[in-house]
Amino acid sequence: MYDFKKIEKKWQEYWEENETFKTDIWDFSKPKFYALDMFPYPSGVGLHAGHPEGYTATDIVSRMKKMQGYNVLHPMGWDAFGLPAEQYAINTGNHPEKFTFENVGTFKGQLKSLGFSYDWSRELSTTDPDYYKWTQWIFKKLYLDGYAKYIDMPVNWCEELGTVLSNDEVVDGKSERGGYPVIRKNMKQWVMDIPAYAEKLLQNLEELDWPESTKEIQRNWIGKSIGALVTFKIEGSSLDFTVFTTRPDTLFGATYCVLSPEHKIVNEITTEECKKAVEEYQKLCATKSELERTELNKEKTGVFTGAYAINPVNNEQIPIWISDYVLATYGTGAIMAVPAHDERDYDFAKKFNIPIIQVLKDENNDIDIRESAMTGDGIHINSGFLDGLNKEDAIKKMVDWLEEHNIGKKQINYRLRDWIFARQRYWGEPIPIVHMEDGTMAVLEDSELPLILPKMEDYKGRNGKAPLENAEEWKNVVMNGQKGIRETSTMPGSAGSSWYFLRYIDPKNENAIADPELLKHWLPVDLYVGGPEHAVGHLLYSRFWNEYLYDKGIVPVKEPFQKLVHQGMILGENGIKMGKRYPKYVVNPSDVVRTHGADSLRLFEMFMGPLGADKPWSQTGLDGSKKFLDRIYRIFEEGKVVEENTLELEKIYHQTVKKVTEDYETLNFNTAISQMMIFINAVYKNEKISREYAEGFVKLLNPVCPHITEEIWNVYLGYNTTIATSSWPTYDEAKTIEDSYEMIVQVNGKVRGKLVVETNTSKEEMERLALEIENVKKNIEGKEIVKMITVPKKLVNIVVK
RNA sequence: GCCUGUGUGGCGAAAUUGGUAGACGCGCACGACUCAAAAUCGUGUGGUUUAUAUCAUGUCGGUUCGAGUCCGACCACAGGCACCA
Repeated sequence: MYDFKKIEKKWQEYWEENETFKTDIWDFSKPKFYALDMFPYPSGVGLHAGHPEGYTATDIVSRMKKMQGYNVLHPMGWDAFGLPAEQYAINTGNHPEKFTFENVGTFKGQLKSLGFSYDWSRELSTTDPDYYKWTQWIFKKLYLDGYAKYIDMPVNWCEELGTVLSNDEVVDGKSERGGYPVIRKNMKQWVMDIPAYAEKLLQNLEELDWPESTKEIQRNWIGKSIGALVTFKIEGSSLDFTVFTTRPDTLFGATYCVLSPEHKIVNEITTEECKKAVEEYQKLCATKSELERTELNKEKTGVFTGAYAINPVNNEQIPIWISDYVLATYGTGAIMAVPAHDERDYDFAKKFNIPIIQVLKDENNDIDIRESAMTGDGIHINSGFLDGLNKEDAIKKMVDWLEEHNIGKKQINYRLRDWIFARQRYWGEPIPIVHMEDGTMAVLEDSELPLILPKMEDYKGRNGKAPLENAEEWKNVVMNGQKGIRETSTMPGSAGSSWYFLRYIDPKNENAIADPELLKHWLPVDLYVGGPEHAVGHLLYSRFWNEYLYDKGIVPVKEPFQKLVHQGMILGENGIKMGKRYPKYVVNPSDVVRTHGADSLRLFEMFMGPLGADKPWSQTGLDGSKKFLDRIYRIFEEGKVVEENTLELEKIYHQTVKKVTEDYETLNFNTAISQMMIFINAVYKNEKISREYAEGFVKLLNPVCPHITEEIWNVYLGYNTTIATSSWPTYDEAKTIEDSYEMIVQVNGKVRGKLVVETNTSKEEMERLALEIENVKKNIEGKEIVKMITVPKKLVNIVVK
């Protein structure tokens, strides 16, 4: 009987004792393969059903590659700093450190019970000072190069969490974790100048073997737009302001300008009569949260400043308004409004009765400018020197004209914002900066790293102050005879995860991130598997850091993750995302390991459907996977394996080796497994199997179900070394080809007959045989044969009239 | 609103460059074994129809000898962005 409990325990102990999966990192004699999982943050609830899915996928490839003779690096670690852990600790009255330590233990135990071939000697945690020493070291380099900046800026402030949040941590105006309200607020902040890398991050996407959808999300997030800056003078004043526009060609149609309410110049230009209204409007906008702003986005609001700008192309005076539909943080915080050719400007102009001047003619006459704006291409009218030109040519000509007259110039803008790099929280890497008494900042020496996070019993901040403010002894320092105070905010959760893939290569190195020679050999990551939810957070930040380290000559590759694959979500049996809403549909992997075994769980999760798709759980489907393993075990238990070679299963065996090998390579695990099922069905029909084929099959199954296959390899096939280091089975292409096939005969594309013929049957012979079939004769009777289409090894189609 | 992606039996899903739609599994039905049940091993299983035939891959149209696959329009669902000038 297949006793999975006993078998799984036995082989997990064996792998651990024999260090079966320990990577000899300096062995460069074999080709390398670096398979990486997105490391989990060890929450209090343990693994969920989705974790084993992605982890099994990389494990299958890793195990196959190892058997194919690759030197495989397949590590695991813990993304253990950050808000979720700290918040959970607060909610449960725990200390984050203790909590994290316990959870790592739980996670590790669970992962081991699933039989993943990780090299546990390379385990790392972002909370380990030996690790975050290097996170701080990278920060320091970025600081010295001007990419880490301390600036005054509007931020997403979450009162409940008592910290600022980055844009990707805010969803619909609420915090991603906990769903607490988030407001805008001006604060001194640490930020990373990721926009400086916008162009490189955008360009390099092209070369990556990533899902198109994820690349598209990153492209949109970076949000490149090409346009122009145009400077407007203010009537009766020496002041001016600059706008950014992607449509400089429509300048003749600009009938007003809009400044964001926060724009510096607003107070200077506002006339006495308008002052009161403007100030009230500014106040209103300042107190609006992000959520309120988006909710109000249907109806345009705004007030007139009383001032007029001069349109540089025709010297027309146009009114200057302020409105929150113009964002202070994008472009120049000011726009020229062309209501005829922009939806938003159109709505605004309609509401406030501002003139609308059409400057492009719609060639199809589909659009009536009295009804809606025309945003497409057309031929310029009412546009002076641009008349008769289309959009593209007019833009070019206008930019030339602006540059010639020193009024404007070509400009590229990115939507990508600074990466807010500090949290007013306890559970994170301390920022290695000291604010000196004289107002300057000092960064710690390398020898002073790591700057250890002080142990604090009371790690909750008070009155919106960072918790480390209360660590008096820790924060007050003397440097070079001068008093200073340490930076008390900590790094965000995404800091440690932005470079962990580098550290796995050399996790205990005390002198560098990792040995340069090792980095050169092992990078890039060959296969990276993780959830699609990290598309613009982790996956963009780590590309940025890697690109920066590449520029500094520390990392040898521009892009860290050559091939990226997302696993889908495992839904509840009800087809809905597993979670608190429907607790009875939540599947706990540890329960499944107990009732069905790790091999059954791994097999089932890989068989459910394509890796990337969301798939509902099925209890009976899981039972079915277990039955398949029972069925395999019985072949050996019941002595169906014969020593002598037989040809009976030759074809199907070679087909199976081919299909499974190719499908593992392309991550189509579901079809690989179905092919193995077909093979096992054939074995049952044949009632026996030769040792050669049995061994080959067990090897094919091993990456998916490592425990049962080790057991069979050892007990029934008599080997006393692990199957994990055996060599991958090969196939003979010639032996996969069937010697006969079912030829299809169609009349006018409809199937009218089937006939089994030899594979090498000639075209002529196929046609002759086709015409002899009774049902075919019946269907072409009395009709003229126009032509015959014959596809060798497939079909004959007779076209009749 | 814009950008991606997905729509195939009762269910999860297969299907090389366009070439037998539904592999494999679940479920269901029947048979063998059993006193019986479970387990196991077989057989069958898209709809209508007695076979023949015919209809069927979200909807409508097109290209083709032939369309799940290619083209056009639309619908539904999921994800992303959302006043980004």
